[in-house]
Amino acid sequence: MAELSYSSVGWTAARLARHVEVALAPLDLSPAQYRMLVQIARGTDASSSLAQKLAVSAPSVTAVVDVLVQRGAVERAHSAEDRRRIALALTDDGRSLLGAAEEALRERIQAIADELADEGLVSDAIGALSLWGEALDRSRARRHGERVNTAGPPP
Amino acid sequence: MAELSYSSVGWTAARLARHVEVALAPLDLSPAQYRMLVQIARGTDASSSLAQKLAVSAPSVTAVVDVLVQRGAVERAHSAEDRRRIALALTDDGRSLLGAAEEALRERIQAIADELADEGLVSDAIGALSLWGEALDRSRARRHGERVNTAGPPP
DNA sequence: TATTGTTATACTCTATAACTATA
DNA sequence: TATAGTTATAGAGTATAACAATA
Repeated sequence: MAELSYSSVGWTAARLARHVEVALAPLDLSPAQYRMLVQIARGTDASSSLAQKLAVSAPSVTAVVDVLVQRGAVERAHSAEDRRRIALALTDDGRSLLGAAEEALRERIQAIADELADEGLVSDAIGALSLWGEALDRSRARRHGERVNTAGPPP
Repeated sequence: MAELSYSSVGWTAARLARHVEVALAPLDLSPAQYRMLVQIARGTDASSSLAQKLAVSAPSVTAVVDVLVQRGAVERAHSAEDRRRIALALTDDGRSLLGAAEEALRERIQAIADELADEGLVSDAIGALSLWGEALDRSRARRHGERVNTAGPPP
């Protein structure tokens, strides 16, 4: 007999997390590097705010960016106005690496969803990820005191 | 204006992965340790099959179990029949640690979902995780040639 | 003084390759 | 020989504490 289907929300999230690692591994990319690429691609300012957005320490940002710079995916440049700040930008290689990562993740996640019984459930599952994306955006906005685009101004 | 809402499925999954790490950190537990506890709690046989189920190498299993044993959460015992095999079991401390981990994850994930606009969407999001749990079960079953409990025998 | 980012250090997870013990 | 598990080794991510450079 197969195992009893045990599925706490935590277990499901933790399993998905491992699938992310495995999907990115062939690109020689860690989840931390992938998240960093995404944030830099979004034009995020500088190291300090990256640490906050990625929920990691400042030295972690340095370490992850170091590897990406060494690989030629990211470039550092001292800001002219405030020489303490270091602007980060993707190189062309970085952009194509990010594109490959997105595709690898999309494929793996789609393949998992495709195991569901019918196409309706598959769309439900994929659609729910957008819902989670929105929830994550709002959660981050609350933590950082930012504003969410779909919400009106606070009272 | 807030950032454009960018939400590839990969990005969403990778962000959730980081939330799992952060939720477990106060318990001094890594996602890898959590996944191992869950598998051992389910009575999984031995090291080799754990590696397959967790999609990691055999030495990784050794390393993760080492830490859990040192912490008193897991016990190793040589099998009597085949002395190469090592049976793994949770201690009482391990069980309560796992319980605390489940609760920490549940709380964090629920808090994220609660950011959604209305209760209907919140239930949708939480419900969808069960769907993903099922998809993950089926996906694993296919990879390992096992049988899924809801499916009949193959033709 | 305060802020930005890095260096120093230590620990865990990961993998591959080589090894030991058992079958 | 083959299998189960560990040891050896190396690289990456993480954190805290201490430091450098700039404001």
